[in-house]
Amino acid sequence: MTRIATWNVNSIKAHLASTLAWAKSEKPDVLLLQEIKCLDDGFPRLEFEDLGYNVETVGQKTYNGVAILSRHPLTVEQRSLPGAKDDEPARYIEALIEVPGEQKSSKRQVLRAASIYLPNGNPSGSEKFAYKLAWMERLIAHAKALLKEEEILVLGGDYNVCPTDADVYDPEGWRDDALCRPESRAKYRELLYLGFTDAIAARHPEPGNYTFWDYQAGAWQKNNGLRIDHLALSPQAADRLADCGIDKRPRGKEKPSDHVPVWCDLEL
DNA sequence: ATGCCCGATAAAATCGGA
Repeated sequence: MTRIATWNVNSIKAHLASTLAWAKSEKPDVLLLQEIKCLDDGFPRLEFEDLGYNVETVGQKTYNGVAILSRHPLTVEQRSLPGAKDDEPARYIEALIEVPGEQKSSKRQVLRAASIYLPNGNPSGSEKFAYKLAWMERLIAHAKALLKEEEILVLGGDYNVCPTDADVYDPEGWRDDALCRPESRAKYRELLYLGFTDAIAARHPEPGNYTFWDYQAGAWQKNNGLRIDHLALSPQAADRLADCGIDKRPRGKEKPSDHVPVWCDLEL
């Protein structure tokens, strides 16, 4: 079994202890991180290597930044989403991971995984919103090309999209937010309709499975959450989906990230 | 009601987040 998790950690330095503790207890084989908020040199690499992870980062000072941590050998395939300009923010990293067979006799398998930090896009109708939609267009184009490889592929990350009203605590109040706008949702559906499975939507379709709660106004205590962190599985990955979930526990601890980990177990 | 909180930067406000 191979466990893959995604987590927007909202600064790896500020939330290092809780991220290490979660990795140690839940033992994901692959951990996709977003908003590491540091340069490559600033990433606490040794601490994760001590837990048995290989570390690849696309860092940036102050904002953004993504990483792939893997217990198995990995090769970075992309450090930005194809079509990037030179000053592209650090929002995408993709790697090939060699997963050893479960038995000695079984063949090793290749997993492709990407850590995605999709632009927020607020306020709606702004240049930032147009950038978000253009970024999603590029993601769709790249995902379409990747699907042709027929690989076990997981596109995980903070998508900054609430797919449906069931994924928002107050759909009416969030109607005009960039995370809930019909344009954002349409692009997310367009991605899925290429042939991807939203793991949580497929296996836990009940409403209110949130992955983010704002720090403000007691959002966590009131369960005013959003589901915006997703694991999109290629058909070859979805066929192997054994289980998946959202681990809300870290949000209730001291000084948490405002997002929680989303994980899936694949039979490989 | 776009402020409440939080992190980074840098040295006190400001930006960005969602």
